[in-house]
Amino acid sequence: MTNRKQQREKILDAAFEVFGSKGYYEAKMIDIAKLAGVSKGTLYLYFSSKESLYIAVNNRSFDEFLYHAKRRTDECQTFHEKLYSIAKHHLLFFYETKKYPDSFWQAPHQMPEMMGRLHQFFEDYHGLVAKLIEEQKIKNAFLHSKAFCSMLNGYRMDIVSNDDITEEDIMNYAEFIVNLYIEGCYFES
Amino acid sequence: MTNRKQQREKILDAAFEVFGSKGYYEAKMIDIAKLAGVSKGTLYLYFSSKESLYIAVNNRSFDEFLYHAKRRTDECQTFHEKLYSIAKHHLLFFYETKKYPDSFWQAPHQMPEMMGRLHQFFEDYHGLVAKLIEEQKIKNAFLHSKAFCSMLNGYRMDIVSNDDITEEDIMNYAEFIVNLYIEGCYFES
Amino acid sequence: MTNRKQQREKILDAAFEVFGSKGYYEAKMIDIAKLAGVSKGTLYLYFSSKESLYIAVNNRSFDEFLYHAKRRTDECQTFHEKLYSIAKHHLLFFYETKKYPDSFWQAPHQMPEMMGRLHQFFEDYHGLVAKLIEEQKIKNAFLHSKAFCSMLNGYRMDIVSNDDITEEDIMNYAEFIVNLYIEGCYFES
Amino acid sequence: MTNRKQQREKILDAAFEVFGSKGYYEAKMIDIAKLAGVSKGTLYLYFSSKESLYIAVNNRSFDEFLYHAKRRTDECQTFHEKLYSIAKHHLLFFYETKKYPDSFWQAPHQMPEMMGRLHQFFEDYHGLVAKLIEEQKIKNAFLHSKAFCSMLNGYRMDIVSNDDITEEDIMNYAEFIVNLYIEGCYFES
DNA sequence: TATGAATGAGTGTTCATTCAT
DNA sequence: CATGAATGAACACTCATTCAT
Repeated sequence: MTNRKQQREKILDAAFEVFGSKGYYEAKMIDIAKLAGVSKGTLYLYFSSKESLYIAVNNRSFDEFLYHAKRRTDECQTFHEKLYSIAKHHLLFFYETKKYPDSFWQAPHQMPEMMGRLHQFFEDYHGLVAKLIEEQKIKNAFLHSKAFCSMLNGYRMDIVSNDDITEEDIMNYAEFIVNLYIEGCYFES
Repeated sequence: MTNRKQQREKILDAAFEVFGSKGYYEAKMIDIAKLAGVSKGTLYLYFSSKESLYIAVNNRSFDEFLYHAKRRTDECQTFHEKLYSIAKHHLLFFYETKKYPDSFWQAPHQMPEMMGRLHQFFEDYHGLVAKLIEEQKIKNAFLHSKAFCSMLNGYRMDIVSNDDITEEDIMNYAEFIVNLYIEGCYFES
Repeated sequence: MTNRKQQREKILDAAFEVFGSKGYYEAKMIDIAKLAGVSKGTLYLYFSSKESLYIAVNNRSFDEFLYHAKRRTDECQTFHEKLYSIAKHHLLFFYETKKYPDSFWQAPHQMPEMMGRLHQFFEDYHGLVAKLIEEQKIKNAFLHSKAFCSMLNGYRMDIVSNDDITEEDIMNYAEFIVNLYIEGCYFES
Repeated sequence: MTNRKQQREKILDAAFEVFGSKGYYEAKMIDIAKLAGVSKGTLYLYFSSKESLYIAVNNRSFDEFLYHAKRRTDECQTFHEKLYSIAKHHLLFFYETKKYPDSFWQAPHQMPEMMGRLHQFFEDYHGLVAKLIEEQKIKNAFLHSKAFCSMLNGYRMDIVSNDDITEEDIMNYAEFIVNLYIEGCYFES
């Protein structure tokens, strides 16, 4: 029944919000239930434990993130454009989820399954970017990819904590990072 | 009494290990006490709460990190050397604390004081690096600084989870990132 | 409709197995439903609660047990034969239900109705045996009856937990107890 | 410190009462704590779980029961006297703990450690009685022992549920069972 | 009649913190 | 100063029961 799917999504949405804004440990199952408009027991009809719900939430986000990242780069032509689309997508994700600063990209180290999944996500994401870089005949594409993505990550704290940042600022950031990556630190001189 | 100072340090050392390896929430006060060789009650003679102990641990690490970062760059002459010293120091810190993967650089968002202190640390650290960059007449030095430091952060997961990485690999990473930052992605071609 | 009767029996059979092997508290309604091949809701169409299902299961077992006990003694002639048929029947019941070691003969004291029913069962059973004893002009037949039946009960744990026991061993046990009861402890000398 | 021992005993006493009157599953840790005059948390300073508390309670009872059973038979001379002392002790135990009808002699089958301990208790108890019987050159002393003890068990329900029973009745019961065991069913004729 | 999704009261257990010694 | 026994609030999870379909 499609209803079951909908219910599951409703719970995942609520869990995304609560986990995202409070972090795993401060998030309470009862809060997720209330936000989803269901009872505590219902949560356990769809997910076997708090941990597995957390993992499911993250998995969904990972998949979505990668799906859109890929789709958008595919629509671009030049190397610069492709990197720019990655950067925009990455930073906009932070921007759009700024209310949920604890949403993934980090995981309790005591949760092996989650850590594994997180690694895999980064592997996939970096692999995606590495492919673009390889096409430029650049060596060590994976190292490059990590460096590039990490620069993007570095702006998360700004985006999350600075209320004045606009979508336009995000675009400028993205442009800046792409240029810096391609041309090196003297590019604006 | 210097004894009091020593006791405090012993507790901070233990707390660093336990918080660092388990994360804030999985770390138990009793474990810290045991590792420090004192009783649970004693912890509260030196720190008013788990949270304040956590903050103290991080503060000490921040200060130490910044102190050494500054000292080492001061010993260097060229821009390249200075950046390299930052990179080495940063990555070696990850390398030397790989047993404590949860040690700071991230904080529970529900802990405002800690978040503030974390912001300040990054501000200070980025400021330090920004000064080096500014000396090169590069504009937006703070943005550059964030980008540079973020690239370094990006290798943390590798360093922490890959047991085969040697100190030599760390040096190569550092060299790589400095070159990438200065010359841009085509630097090896 | 006979179908309703059949369904009820199917549920009672399943409940006998589950209550018998797990005990009242560890038995779950969902397990009973699954084993009976019906839904959880259906259970409540036939029995108003877990407790009443439990009582129904026990009642059925009590009735069956007494019915056969009576039938078999009626077929015997001598006192010895009659006691032997009781003993065999009693021990064989333990033997045949050894997979369900929690099946009744004991009840949660917090379940007054069940306790009452259990008392009644013992009253009936002891009454049955007491009648045989009275025919021998033995005084205090009810006391005798309790003593005799209790000896049989005492072998339950052996029968349930010892996998090597055969049906032949059961017969020997029965014979032993009858002799002991009739002749006293020196009967084999 | 002796205080720790006292506290432990206080908790065991409370647990004996609560487990004994409600049974394992209906007994609540909070009730035990209240009766012991401590907090719920304190229970866990002395026993790691509800189950281990339950086992500890039973172990204490087993040990005490066996200790006194042995001591009393040792004081007797003749076979009849020894059996009588066993019977009195056994039935008086039921009489004195009639307020705690769920107190041991039975255990949740889902609790392997407890079941094992229960088996061992019976082994020990039957062994004790078997030794007395063996001294009479009676064969299969262990079988006899089980039969004898089981007869005693059989009066538990009467003792527990019949408020009119006096200590004198208990003595008569004991005498009756010993005679029945030694002389067989026709002993009063 | 039959289903099974939904409920929510109930409980064992943990652990930061306190305080009498 | 130092201890560690005691506290009790807090929370994940279970499961008998209900009821809309």
